[in-house]
Amino acid sequence: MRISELSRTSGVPVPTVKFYLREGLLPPGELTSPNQAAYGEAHLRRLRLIRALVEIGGVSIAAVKDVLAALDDTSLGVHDLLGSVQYALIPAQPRDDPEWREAFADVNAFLDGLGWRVRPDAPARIRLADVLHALRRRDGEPVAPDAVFGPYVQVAAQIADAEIASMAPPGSPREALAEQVAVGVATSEAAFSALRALAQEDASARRYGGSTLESARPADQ
Amino acid sequence: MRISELSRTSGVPVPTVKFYLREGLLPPGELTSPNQAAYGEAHLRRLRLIRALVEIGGVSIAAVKDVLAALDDTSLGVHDLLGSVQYALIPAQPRDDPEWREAFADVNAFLDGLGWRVRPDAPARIRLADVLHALRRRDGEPVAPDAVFGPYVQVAAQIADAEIASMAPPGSPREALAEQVAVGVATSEAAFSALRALAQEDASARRYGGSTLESARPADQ
DNA sequence: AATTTCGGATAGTGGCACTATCCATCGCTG
DNA sequence: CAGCGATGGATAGTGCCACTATCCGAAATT
Repeated sequence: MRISELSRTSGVPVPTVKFYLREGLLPPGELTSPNQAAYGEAHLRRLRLIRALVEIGGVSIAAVKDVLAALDDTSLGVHDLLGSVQYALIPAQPRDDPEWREAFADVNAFLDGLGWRVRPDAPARIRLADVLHALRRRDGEPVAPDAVFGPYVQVAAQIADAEIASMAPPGSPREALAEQVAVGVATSEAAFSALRALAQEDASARRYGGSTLESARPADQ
Repeated sequence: MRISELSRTSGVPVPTVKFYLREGLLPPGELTSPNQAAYGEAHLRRLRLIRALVEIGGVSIAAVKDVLAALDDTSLGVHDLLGSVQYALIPAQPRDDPEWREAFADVNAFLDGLGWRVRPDAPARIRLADVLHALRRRDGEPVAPDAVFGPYVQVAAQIADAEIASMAPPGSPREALAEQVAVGVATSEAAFSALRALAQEDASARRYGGSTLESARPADQ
């Protein structure tokens, strides 16, 4: 298959495919002549994976590159692969602010208390510190991590367990697992977050009595 | 307080404060002379709110403007306010692709079955359709909404109920509620998503036996 | 033979969130 | 009350990102 067919089948414009080739997200096609190349099923699958990560997961091109590198690195176990996808999905960088450092320390202490096996450099720690820091700036001062995060811990663990359990068992062939993990992490995040928003809207409608506007419910048959 | 103090207290650079003033995210300070203005506590609070939405929620400046407009519109009830924050947090636009439309229709049917009171134009519906569409492109064809989203419904509802219940009761003064809702929606999303990632990492470590790399756990005391 | 398409390279675009520079006051300091 | 840094307001520029457009000479198709 040539580039135009690859483009047509995947729905990605030709210039964008070329861009991905340049960036190394897609391996080059097999050259049949100095200026003619053939692409296969593998290219198509990878292209779809890239789009899923970018469109569903909101992953940056640079981060997609990291994920793909992890995918291709057969020395990585499934656990590391999952980590690399997560880290790509959660861009975060620590700050210098002393107040932030305190929030970060509190978050880490809180997580230690949970006994979870989580890398010390997990970006999600940083995100939690951001949240705690922001809340503290607003509400005078106290705000313990436990008060903010506590209610979520059980539920998060429950969901995460179910998600991991739904993946192929440890012995499965790596190829089958790898992409499933990459797509799974990105999509489950998006799916749950959207469902949660909808459930919140429903709960809010029940508690606060729905919209006060006519125009806000234009076609609510 | 003048602009430099506003900047120092909030940690936002002066040029950025000026930018927000230009964009109408911050109301102008009270002019004490043709080129001298005074800012108050309200400006500081609003500035912090803007930063929380931008940094924690990842909301765009344009969307922040919408949220602030909803906040200032006293004719809006709490429910509508919550909606406007959510809609700002979830940028989404429908597509033309017929396959996508089918996924969208399936999502809507699925949601109808749940009986949730959700606006027909809720962007979260679009996000769900994106997810379903992406999954269908990957896995041959079937993929029912119920299979993908079903496991999350109960949990999402449970979390959302708890979050809404933790907010001030319907009769509370609007001012107190408004910002709480805006910040709450943005931060709880970030917090839960980060916790879920960590729980996933922990579950994956337990199931897949942790990292296969030395370097992946450099300081895992 | 004529037209289309190709791969590859280089350069350009549009959006976004700031950031820098100017300039004529302002107002506190010495 | 002179000097000097800060202020408000306006205009323009920056850096990043994810593409997108154009060009070219060489296939491939018609």
